[in-house]
Amino acid sequence: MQNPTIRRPTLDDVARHAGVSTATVSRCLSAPDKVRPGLRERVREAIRTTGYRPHGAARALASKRTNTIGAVIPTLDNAIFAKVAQTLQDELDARGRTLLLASSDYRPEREQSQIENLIVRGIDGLMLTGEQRDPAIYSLLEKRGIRYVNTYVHHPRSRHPTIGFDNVGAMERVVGYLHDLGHRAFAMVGGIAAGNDRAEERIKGTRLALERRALFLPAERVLEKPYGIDAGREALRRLLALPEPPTAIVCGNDVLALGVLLEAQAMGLAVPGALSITGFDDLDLAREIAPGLTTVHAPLVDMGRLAAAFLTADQDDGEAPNRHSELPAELVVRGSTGPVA
Amino acid sequence: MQNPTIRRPTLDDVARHAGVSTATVSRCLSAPDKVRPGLRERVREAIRTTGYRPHGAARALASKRTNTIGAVIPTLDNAIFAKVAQTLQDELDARGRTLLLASSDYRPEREQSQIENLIVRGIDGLMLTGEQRDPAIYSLLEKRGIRYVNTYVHHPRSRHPTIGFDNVGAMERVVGYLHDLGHRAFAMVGGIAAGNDRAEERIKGTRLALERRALFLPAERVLEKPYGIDAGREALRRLLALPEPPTAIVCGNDVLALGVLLEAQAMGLAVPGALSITGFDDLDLAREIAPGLTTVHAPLVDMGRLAAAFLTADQDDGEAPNRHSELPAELVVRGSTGPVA
DNA sequence: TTCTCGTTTGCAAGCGCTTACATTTTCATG
DNA sequence: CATGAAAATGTAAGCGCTTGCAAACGAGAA
Repeated sequence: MQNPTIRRPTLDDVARHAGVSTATVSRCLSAPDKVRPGLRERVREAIRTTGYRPHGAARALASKRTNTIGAVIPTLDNAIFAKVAQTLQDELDARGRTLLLASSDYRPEREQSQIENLIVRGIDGLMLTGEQRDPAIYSLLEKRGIRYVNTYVHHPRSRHPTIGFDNVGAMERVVGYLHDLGHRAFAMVGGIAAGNDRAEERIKGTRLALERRALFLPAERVLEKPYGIDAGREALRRLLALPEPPTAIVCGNDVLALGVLLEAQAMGLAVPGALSITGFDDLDLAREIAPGLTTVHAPLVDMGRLAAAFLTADQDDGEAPNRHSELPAELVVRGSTGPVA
Repeated sequence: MQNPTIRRPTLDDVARHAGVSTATVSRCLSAPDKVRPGLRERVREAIRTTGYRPHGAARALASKRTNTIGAVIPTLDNAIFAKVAQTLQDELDARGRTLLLASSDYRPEREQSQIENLIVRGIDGLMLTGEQRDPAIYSLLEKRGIRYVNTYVHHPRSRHPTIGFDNVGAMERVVGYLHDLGHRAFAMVGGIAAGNDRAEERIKGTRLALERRALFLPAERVLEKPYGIDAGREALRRLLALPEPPTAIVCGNDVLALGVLLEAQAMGLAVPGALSITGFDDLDLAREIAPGLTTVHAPLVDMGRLAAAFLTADQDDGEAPNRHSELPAELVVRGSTGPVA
């Protein structure tokens, strides 16, 4: 793609212009206080007149640092990952690092190849989504000495660092709240659990919370659906066809919940009069829709911030950062839930 | 971040293991058909046993190609950019390229620094959003021989390549449709036009289309709002306070339109009975909400696909791709618009 | 003035790979 | 079996930068 006849100015050109060695120019760029002010200015001037820009690959090769942090998320086409990616990028930017972003489309083998790709490309640290993956990946990262962190989960006893929240505990709060309102007929509409430990934990958490209250969630009352409003709509139709339809539907994310809500409204079913609905994530829309969606607030911005801090922390200066950070995932009660009829 | 005591296996290690020269190993990786099958297998085996992974920076330095394409979008925190980024990434991936994504937060000076950053990092091509920017950026890209393309716009006579749609023409269709329904009292709620030529073109297009029909859009009937549902809600309140409230509100994007719609519903204003609303982009939600949102479909997936093809097209083999691709941006009529009362 | 020591600058050896060119091998053909 | 061209492989020169080390310099102390 690059036209080979075009020669970019190099350090040598700048050095010649300023009448110094390349070492001095290099130091002007990466450690300006090691160069006498007068000389420094002369070099700066030469850089300006030649239009010099450093060559990242050469720099990385010589210094063994890329100043690049990788991240693999399931997809950008989902607000919660996009938001974290955006935050991560802003934070890394402020620290002079670049984010190299990849997506796995929720496919484990694709995640693996994307991680390998990032390693080949050169990264100093890596943010991953969830914890469940081939142990070979973890050992490769360790062998390379690449710091990594698993996000969207909190597993305090895991040997892998995590920054996130307790998915199981959050569902306990959701179910507790609905149970207190008198609900006994529950159903769950979750994301596809295979290869997605967050979705799995939310389903498990719901099930556990119900069992703790002597309620049982049979298989036909747990639907795993792909991410999408239409999937939520279809889920509601299936659940209403059951012999004993639920009075409360717990969803694994806000988009599915929104689908359930819109379909309920389209069918003329009163929410929360005849049906209570909860989501997870707390998208902007959850607050704006009528009725407002009761949901669990996912601390996306804080997660991005902490991940950036963790992955860029200099192990020489200061303490090593916490290996496990738990962020609160609080229940936000709005209008889509109410006492059982 | 990388632990310096860890030595990664290099080409040399593989070569020694296989009893060949580094050149042969290199060829096995980038042009396997130039190596005899027997040897090739031996080298593959050596790669496997040593756990060798190529070193991207060294490769880039020696070959003068990075196989990386850059993209600068305003923000990931907006479905339309996230969707294009996702498509671009998938397409590039299929072509063995990596996407290096950056965001400008809608700030021109930040866009410029992000572009410089990408150039330093090494890219073979660059996708940009819109066309309006400092000419110095374009000349830098040309000087470096980096192919680039402006998206979300279609400017057939521009000297810069564009892949996108005609924002002005789309608004002509929106206004024409509403005018045919009998509307004469219009208002526009657009994005912030400063530094955003797409938002600007949509406002201009609306204004032109109205003037063509002998209608005039005074300043107090054009609101520029940041991206957000709440901004749309507030806009509606402002417009309803006017002496002669609009019967049709044209919005610059679906999120603002959704805010207008939700606020209208909250105020008990019938849509489309008392007020018609249109959006732009055609998010999933536009189809699912009740009433469905009349909007302009933005061809995001095709734009991502074409951009990937344009930026990776090999100028040696085959034709140079079109410098200007126009994609259709069609009006999608749904329930949020109707004849004037 | 001379000597010391800390600071500033230059020298030059790589970092790990690709690739032009030289050399060797292979193999169809005479 | 010799021959030559084509195919396969090796040699080694960089790609543009960083950085350890040596050299030069400067400022105070003796």
